Amino acid sequence: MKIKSCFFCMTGPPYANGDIHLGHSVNKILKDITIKHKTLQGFNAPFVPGWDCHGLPIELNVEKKHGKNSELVKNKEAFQKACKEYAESQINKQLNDFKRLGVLGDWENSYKSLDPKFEADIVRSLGIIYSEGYLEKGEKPVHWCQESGSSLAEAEVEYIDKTSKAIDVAFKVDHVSLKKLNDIFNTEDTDEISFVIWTTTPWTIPSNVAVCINPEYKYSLIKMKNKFYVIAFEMIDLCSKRWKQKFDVVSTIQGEKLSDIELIHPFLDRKSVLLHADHVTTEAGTGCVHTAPAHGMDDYLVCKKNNIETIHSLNNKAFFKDELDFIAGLPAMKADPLIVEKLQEHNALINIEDYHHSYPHCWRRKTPLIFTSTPQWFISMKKNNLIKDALKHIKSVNWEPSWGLQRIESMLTDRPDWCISRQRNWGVPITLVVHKDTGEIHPSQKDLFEKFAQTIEKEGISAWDKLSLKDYIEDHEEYIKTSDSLDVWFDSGVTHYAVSEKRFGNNVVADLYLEGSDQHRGWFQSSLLSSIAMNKSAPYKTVLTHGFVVDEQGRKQSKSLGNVVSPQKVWDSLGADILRLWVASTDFRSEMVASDEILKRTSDQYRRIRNTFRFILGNLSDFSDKNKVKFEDQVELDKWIINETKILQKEIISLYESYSYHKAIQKIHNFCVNELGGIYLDIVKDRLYTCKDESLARRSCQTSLDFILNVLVRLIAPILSYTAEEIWQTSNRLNIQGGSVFLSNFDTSQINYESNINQSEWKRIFEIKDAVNQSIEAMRNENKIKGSLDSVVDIQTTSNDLNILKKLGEELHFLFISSEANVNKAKSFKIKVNSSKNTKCVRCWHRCSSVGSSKEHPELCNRCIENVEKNGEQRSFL
RNA sequence: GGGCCUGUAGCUCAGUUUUGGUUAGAGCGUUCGACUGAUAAUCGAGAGGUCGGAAGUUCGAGUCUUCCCAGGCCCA
Repeated sequence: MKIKSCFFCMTGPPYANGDIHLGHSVNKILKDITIKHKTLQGFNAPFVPGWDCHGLPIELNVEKKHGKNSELVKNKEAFQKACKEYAESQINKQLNDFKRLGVLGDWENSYKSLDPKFEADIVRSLGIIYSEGYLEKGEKPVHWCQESGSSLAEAEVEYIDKTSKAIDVAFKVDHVSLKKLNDIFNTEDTDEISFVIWTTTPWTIPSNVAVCINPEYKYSLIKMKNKFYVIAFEMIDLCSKRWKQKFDVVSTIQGEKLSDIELIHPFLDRKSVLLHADHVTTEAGTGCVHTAPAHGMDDYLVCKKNNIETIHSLNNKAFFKDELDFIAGLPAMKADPLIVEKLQEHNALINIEDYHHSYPHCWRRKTPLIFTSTPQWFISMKKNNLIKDALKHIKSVNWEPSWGLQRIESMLTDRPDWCISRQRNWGVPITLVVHKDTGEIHPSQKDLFEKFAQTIEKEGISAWDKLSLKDYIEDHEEYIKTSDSLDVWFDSGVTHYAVSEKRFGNNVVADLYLEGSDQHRGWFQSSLLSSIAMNKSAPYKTVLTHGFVVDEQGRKQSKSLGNVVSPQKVWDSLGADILRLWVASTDFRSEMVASDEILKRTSDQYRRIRNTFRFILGNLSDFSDKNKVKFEDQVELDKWIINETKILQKEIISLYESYSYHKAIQKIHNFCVNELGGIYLDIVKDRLYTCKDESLARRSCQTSLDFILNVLVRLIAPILSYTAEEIWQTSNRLNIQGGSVFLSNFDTSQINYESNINQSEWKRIFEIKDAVNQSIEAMRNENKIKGSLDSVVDIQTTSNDLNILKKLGEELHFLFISSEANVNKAKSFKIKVNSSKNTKCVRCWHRCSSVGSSKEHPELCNRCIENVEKNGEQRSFL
């Protein structure tokens, strides 16, 4: 038995929430076409579907279902159980819909990130990444609800109008920098200059460590009440208005020049450095931005980039620390008035006013949130050169389309460390054991990952909260378990380990990852980074991306625009194969347009292909293997179409191979229309209907039809799966070969094409047929004839054409489907069509002078009498 | 606002890179006609395009350059 080589397409898990939409369908169908094509090519191409099951959206749905403040939501274990049940119900729904698309896969053994086995493998993956030294402790600002003492995700934040105190605060320039600044502004020596910042959160001033300016703006030195200040040139009018002050502009320079300058905190004994940042805008404020990395994402990122340490004024419950005596113990916002007072005392407050804005609030309690940094776990991009290795490895991956490389490259280049911590309940726990005082990770953490994994594999993720450290370590009293859960991107990111490697063996690298182009930031990246960290190699050989579904105006589909095409509706009304055909006939590399008209056109295209099969099947009803005619004995036209079909197959396989499905199906369709409908099937009807059943003329034709059927049914199978399988089951010519078209392979064996009419001669013959068609049409328009069989065709042409056409001899008229055809030598090409004077034979519909010459068959021509009464006519060419 | 991508007949797509070069092609739809032995089919013929817009390079631009417009994905 032939050992099949393997083609493995790893599938990204859809999120287990909601009905599948057209985008899901596109993705699954594209994968299915690929896999079926590979299967027909003889590969072992398994498909393991899977689902992404943890994460916030499911939590939110369960909370909504049971009530945000319900007992179930408060009890973590019960909540996790409810989330699991919810996810499973969603999976069942989606699974049925995916099957309805005609997708072949191991649906019984799909992977789910909520399976304890999978969850344990996620823990193991993190264990490997930790062992390889990529894990790092850090911190990051998050939305924090002071009342509940917990962090909130973006989706749990509600923006509500609020009135805050907006203050303008002066930050004095340090005396060392002062001289420099005077030089920069080219001014007389001044003894004091301040940068002015504007903020709506006075309570964050104690955490200030920097002031940011935008190097692309101009900055001005202004003089106000004999004091000097720096603000952005563009903000002068606004500030003047806000502060209700007139001031002089002393000097203006490009922001870029302002570097290596240190400021002094208005009331704390601390430096504040001047930084360049492009998040600084001129929408509001002064063009100089107060920067507290503990309380702003931009602030945090810019400080991280400049290696400036975060200073925390708040403790881990978000109350002010004791060292700030005047506000010690206060919750963040309560400190606002005291801080304003303090600023006034230090002559640092330039202005204060009420400011109305939309502000984040807790969606449960409707109270204002603060933004504050909390400890988090990261996968470091720099440590161990993870990002460098990733950038190196992506170069040897085949990106399709090719710009995918550039895209992921630029995204990787400026990506921050991967924050894998989430303060959530429905997710795989970060099973770290840290020292209760120092926060140091336990020395035997490497081994603990595997031990915890084994427990979770038996009992699920809830085990983490229940397990007691004394069962795992000796010095358990000194240590605590961390409570963060893992970013869900980590779950799906490690499918190369939890699925590929676990099911198909070590060192399996997927041949293909095929997802929407948004995954350059998502799954392609999370998979790449975790795989590099774990295996030092990329998890894929080829990455193929498809675009998003849009409406006929090119707009994205959205409920509010009302332009959503539902896949359920399409398969209910038109059938799943129409949906598959739409996917296949659209160039998926850019946006994919779906609309009623397009689906209608798709159905038209489908019907032509289906009717072609219907005709072929109908004419093979009395045909079996014993009737097959040897290739060398076949009528020339029948040899020609076999050759054409072979050529088509080769082209289509190559188009499938390069994922050019839209070109493949277009070519198949054109073949049905042109080569088959317009030429072969039309010409061959005469033989099929009028020659003797058992005659070589008819059997030769059926042999070709049988060949076409076998090739075409396989060529359409990856795309029109339902139709191909229906054809296979219906046709006795096919179902004797095996249980399903998907268990068959392409026949790529060569034929020895020998003929006395070569390909270029055939090409010329059909060009002449086109010309004759036009002449016949002209006669029709003059009402001289009706059908083509009413005509007599006379061709005058040069010797070259003459030699070709003469080869067809007496059979030439079958080419034109005319009653007679003659060809004569002349200096130029000319076609004359006349109306036949002869009587129509009722059997073959040709007009022939022999009709009426027989007494037994007064309505038949001689040819038909031969076919009815005698041995049957001989046909060699057409 | 930034990065990447897309824009050719009513619709789906060729043609654009390696190589700028006759009148920009195909199928569907549409119009007209034929057939009634693929018939909720099939055959034949016709109409339909300032190649998103503008400028430039060139003897010559759908193709190269710049800018603009519309839209998509990912960020801010």
